[in-house]
Amino acid sequence: MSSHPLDKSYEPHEVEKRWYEYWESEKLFSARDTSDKKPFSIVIPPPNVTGVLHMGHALNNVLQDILCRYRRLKGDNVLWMPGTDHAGIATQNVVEKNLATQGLDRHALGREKFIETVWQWREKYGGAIINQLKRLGASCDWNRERFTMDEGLSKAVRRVFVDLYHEGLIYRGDYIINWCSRCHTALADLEVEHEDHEGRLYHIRYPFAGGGGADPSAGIVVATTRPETMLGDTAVAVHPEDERYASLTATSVVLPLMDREIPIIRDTYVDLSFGTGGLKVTPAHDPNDFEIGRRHNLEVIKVIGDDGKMTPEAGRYAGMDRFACREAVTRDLTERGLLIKVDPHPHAIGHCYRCHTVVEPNLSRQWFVSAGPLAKKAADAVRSGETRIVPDMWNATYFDWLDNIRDWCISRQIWWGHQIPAWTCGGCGELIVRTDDPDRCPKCGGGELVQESDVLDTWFSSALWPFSTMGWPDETPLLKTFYPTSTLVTGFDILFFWVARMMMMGIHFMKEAPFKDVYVHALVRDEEGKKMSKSKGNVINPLDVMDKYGTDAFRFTLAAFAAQGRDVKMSERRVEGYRHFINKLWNAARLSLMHLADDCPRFPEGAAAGALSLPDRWILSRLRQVTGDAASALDTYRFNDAAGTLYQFIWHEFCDWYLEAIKPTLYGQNGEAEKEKTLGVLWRALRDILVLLHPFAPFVTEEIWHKLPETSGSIMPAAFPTDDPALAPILSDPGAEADMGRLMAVITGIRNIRGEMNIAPSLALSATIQIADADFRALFSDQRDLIMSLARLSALSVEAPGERPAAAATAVVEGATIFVSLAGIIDFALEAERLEKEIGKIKKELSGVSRKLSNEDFLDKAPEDVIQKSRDRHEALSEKLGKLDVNLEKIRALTAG
RNA sequence: GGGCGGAUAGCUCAGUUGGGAGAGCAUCGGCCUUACAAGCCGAGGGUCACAGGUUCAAGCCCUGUUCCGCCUACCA
Repeated sequence: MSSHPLDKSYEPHEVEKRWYEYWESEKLFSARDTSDKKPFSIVIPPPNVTGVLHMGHALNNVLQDILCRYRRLKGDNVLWMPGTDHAGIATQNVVEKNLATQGLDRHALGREKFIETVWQWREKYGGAIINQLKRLGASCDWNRERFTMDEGLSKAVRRVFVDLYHEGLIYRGDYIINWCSRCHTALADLEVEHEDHEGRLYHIRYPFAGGGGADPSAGIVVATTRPETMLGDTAVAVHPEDERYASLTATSVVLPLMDREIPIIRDTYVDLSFGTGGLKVTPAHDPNDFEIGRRHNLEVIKVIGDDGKMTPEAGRYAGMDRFACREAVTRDLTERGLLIKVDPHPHAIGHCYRCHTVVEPNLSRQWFVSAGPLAKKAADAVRSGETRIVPDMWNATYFDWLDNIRDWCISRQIWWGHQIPAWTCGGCGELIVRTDDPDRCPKCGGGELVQESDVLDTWFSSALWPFSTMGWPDETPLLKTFYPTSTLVTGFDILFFWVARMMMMGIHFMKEAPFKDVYVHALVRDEEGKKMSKSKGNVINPLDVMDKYGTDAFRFTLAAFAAQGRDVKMSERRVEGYRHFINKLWNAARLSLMHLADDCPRFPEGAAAGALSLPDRWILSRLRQVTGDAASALDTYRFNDAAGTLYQFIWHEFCDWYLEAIKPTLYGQNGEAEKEKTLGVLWRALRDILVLLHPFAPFVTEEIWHKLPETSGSIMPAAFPTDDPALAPILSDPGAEADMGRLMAVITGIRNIRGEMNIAPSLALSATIQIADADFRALFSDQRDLIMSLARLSALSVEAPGERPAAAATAVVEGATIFVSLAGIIDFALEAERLEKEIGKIKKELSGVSRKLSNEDFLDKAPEDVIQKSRDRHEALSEKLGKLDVNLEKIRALTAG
């Protein structure tokens, strides 16, 4: 027996730092550009460069890391492509806020200087999240780290923009877009968050033009939630079939407050059932009104400016804040008796997803991607199975969005981002779109070219991520090896923002969908299932959790709770539970390593399976089963199943039964030859356990791996248990599993008596097992030492049914009657009660089975094996009941006597 | 408005072709048994949201209802 090579408890911090540095310096995360090995690739969802690690990142990246580490163990050439996203609006906001503390703004700096400042900021703080990912254990190929503003990626962005433009899939035009007056930019529809709000519906009378103007009861009443927009109304619409207006002779009304005459038009868009059937039309500030305006050639008057204040077109309201103007307009209408009523009106209001300002639909000249044709192919790729979404309940959501997609507004009026590669000629007005900066106008030869000042939506560049990071538009070996990628792991919150758009761009430019599988995981919530947010104060910082419980425990917790389609509810108590598990593993290794010498035997070398002890054969068989279960769970993204299987096996089979069962052998009680064989199996079981657990708990497994004899180097490239011929097959052994099952049942039966009779473990008991079946009798006889040791017996007799031992508590298990002698200890009343309770349970079960077996339909229609199973069960229960009844009679007789 | 998900032990949740209701934590009882008290041994606890239906058989399949959560939407 060697000295203790392991400390009494696992201390993660030093271990984690040491091994992460080791993995990096040994280049164990590096992918090969070309290789004979099977490729496996994942591109990381690039975190915002402004970001700090939160629970969502932690879950997302731990799952990716589990897959990557698993595939490496399986021998694949693994590429996990890391990087960050320049997050245009978010980053610009952060840097601007920073400038504001110095009393500066970006306009004071100018565009060039401002961009320089952002780059400096990125140099200084952009690495934070990368380092945090490393603390998680993320095994990304860091030498390939990319940034969406890198030169290479910028080149890809330009190329895509120019190609799409020339294919007619990108265009510029004047449309209603979502405008954030705080960020001072247009937003895509997706970037608007709708929130239900208890608003008001204002009913306003627009008097008829001409004579009717003086009569306050004449006119058309319209309803609106945004009365200030009326200043820009250029028509009032009614439905052509609306009977209320069938006899209407007036052709125009006077727009109140502006005293402008506007036409009454008829359009089928108007909903007959809503309000009075009169609709005010504001083409500059509502997408539907814009369409109506086009149909009827209406004037377009923009009354709300890009700064959120009323424009000169708003007359005397010019310069007012839009919300102040709403109040003013309401007041003025009331004074004139034109505000008929104000009803409460719950409706959704759009907010900017970056700063939460109320978004204004506004007319603006912007660039758009014509999404329809791209979206169709993206949907088809999933319909055809080229790309599989897991779990597939997300298919419907994905299709719904793509099938109803609208054009994508991609221009942003900010400075941080990819400036649009379009130039306007000052001489002839020609629009030039090309990848290289032009110096002359190709049409008129003029040199006065002004580049479009807008930048592209950040998601435009991240849509290219799966191929731009691999060197596209160049045809690199990396692309050839790893595109399309194997799996994308992502949260459902960016299914549209990112996944769908990568599908669109990937298919268009690479002719193949970028992923074979898309695994969509849930959100991490707090203990009560609420979304974590700073304002709620329920945020759990992953870094704190790792500090407190260790990274492995944290990772295991995430994996164990990552059931498909269900949110992960995180609480520190759960992590604490899994820290116990990590410590359990540590101590199992500690015990093992006390006995495994440097030159220890290694199963399967030098030991024939047939000669092994029952516990050895059993644990090997279970190991084989568990290896298969864990692998198939990971192959199908059932992370929680894989984690649960390993947890259950390691703790409750390997530790609770196997290690306890082999202790006598390890201490030499069964001779040197037995010990050698068992050491070999123990070595193998521990080795395989470490490998199986490594994707989930990389640090502790690496640490133990290096203490385990007969291993070399890192565990990372170790062979997965089933994959190395040199490790030879571990065979499934149903006989050993069945026999061990019987032994465990008998031992539990004895322990049960001990527990329920409140007998201290230190008091060794004497027991008798009576069983008619000769094979079982032989089994229990052969394993007498094992039973005695695990049930803490001082004597055990195995015999055919016969004389009943006196003063004994009894249990009936596996057809055997167990008598635990309790001479001088037994409380007959307690024992009778115990047996009665047991009998009650059996009777209840038995009556259920009996009812089934007396049902003729069941016997008639159920499959034979199911019927047989019920019959067997009925027989076993009846037999058990009979024996228990006899025992109870005896006890009662003794009590009476 | 449309769509999706959930409702199973006190709590958090598993339950993959329909065939004896499970785990972890918590609770209770007994243990410092020389790997681990971050532990060991044992116990109690559930009309599987509600109502119907299909079936010999339903937590699981179908219909409806209620209550949560989320996504999506140009109805003023």
